[in-house]
Amino acid sequence: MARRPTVPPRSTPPRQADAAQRILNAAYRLFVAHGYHGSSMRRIAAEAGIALGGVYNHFPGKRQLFTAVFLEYHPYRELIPAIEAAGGNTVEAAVRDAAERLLATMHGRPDFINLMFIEVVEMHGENLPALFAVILPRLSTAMQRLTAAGSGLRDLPPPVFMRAFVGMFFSYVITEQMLSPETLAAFPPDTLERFVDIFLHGVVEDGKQGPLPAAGIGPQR
Amino acid sequence: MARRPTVPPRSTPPRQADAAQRILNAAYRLFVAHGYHGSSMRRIAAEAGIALGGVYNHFPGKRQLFTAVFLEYHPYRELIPAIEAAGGNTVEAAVRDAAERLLATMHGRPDFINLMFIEVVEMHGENLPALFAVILPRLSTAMQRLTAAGSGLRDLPPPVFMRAFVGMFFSYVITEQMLSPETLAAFPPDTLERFVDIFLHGVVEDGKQGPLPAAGIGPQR
DNA sequence: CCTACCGATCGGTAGG
DNA sequence: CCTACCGATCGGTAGG
Repeated sequence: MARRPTVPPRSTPPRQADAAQRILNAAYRLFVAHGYHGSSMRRIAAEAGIALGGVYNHFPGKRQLFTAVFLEYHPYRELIPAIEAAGGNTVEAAVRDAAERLLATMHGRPDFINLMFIEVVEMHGENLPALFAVILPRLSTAMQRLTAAGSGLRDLPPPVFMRAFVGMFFSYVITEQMLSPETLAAFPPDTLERFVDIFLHGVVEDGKQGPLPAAGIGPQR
Repeated sequence: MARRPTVPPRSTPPRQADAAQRILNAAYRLFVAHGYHGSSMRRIAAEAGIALGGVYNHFPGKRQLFTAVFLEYHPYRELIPAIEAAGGNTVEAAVRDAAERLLATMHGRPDFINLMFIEVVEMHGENLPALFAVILPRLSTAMQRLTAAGSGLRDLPPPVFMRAFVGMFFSYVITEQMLSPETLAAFPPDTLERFVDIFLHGVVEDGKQGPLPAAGIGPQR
């Protein structure tokens, strides 16, 4: 019964972090390593330092546990601020800055891709609407601010611009994760900058491009 | 013992297709629907119309069965020819034609993405080197032919050009699969053409681009 | 190619 | 929050 002055009174002494947090973290690590069906509740409980039955005091079932992991560990919480923090005197500079910041953020979360894959394949995308409902409005606002920094942009629907930028970035990240080190050695170290450059200016030399697909021209049903 | 003239003599009458083929097909359908750990050998056997034990006469184990499915059902067998069949009078036209042909091919195989996801997450990418060893040389040759159709291309390392083109295309396909119909309604019907157009000419208006990141400028270690 | 079986493990719950 | 248990199912194999 010795007094421990610096410890605030608690009804139950918490071991390390909150049990729910430890479960979430263990589940996250196992899910991204082995997938949803490849991770058992028993193993998750063990890695969280808790008995199997105890997990069900915090989460009603395995599916709900994954949903919680997906929404709490999805890196959009870091990626959106990265875009919001980007800026520059021209649209070009702002786009380049955003890509750099996104890459730096993603390099701390290489397992994010796995989280998305599990969601799409094993959960059949049931959590995607909830995720995009949070992401898309914020992303849209951030992109608008980024591209409003100057004129000089071709006339594109903002959703298309946004989707193309996000696609360009993630296609770089995903291929970087999938290709072997030997294959990646064939790429220059500034490949991301070149991706951004293609996004900004294209692969065709200036003044050489053919007719733009204006409205009324081309396949149109 | 009635004579059946049109049936060639066989030691064992094959029910429908070859048993190995039926197993492969059942495994493919189940894997892409529920993932690797979410598909049992029992269920695969049942869907193939065979007893569990019979599967092991054709495949030594579950992992090897997935490997066989992955390599035999991967749509690169259709995607590469689609690129090889593309052409045009200018690089622009050839790139547009390739994208169109790829999209038409992919629309017949919407589950291909799942196959790749399972490979990356649940199989830890162990079959990727074998796959890329087959794909990359053929893809490289096809892209070279495509871009040799005319000049007018900016000076880019061919692997970067190839990776950016493939990334542009698949980022379109994957987002098309992940976004909800309501979200997709915000995009114009010619969004793929616009993706290709950004790939060709960029998002920045002509004559407005800033200094290109020439060698010697920018972060370089 | 099937039947019958192996030990192991699954998600989940009762009861305390 | 744990112990002990439920029925179901897992990948794989023996033996024919």
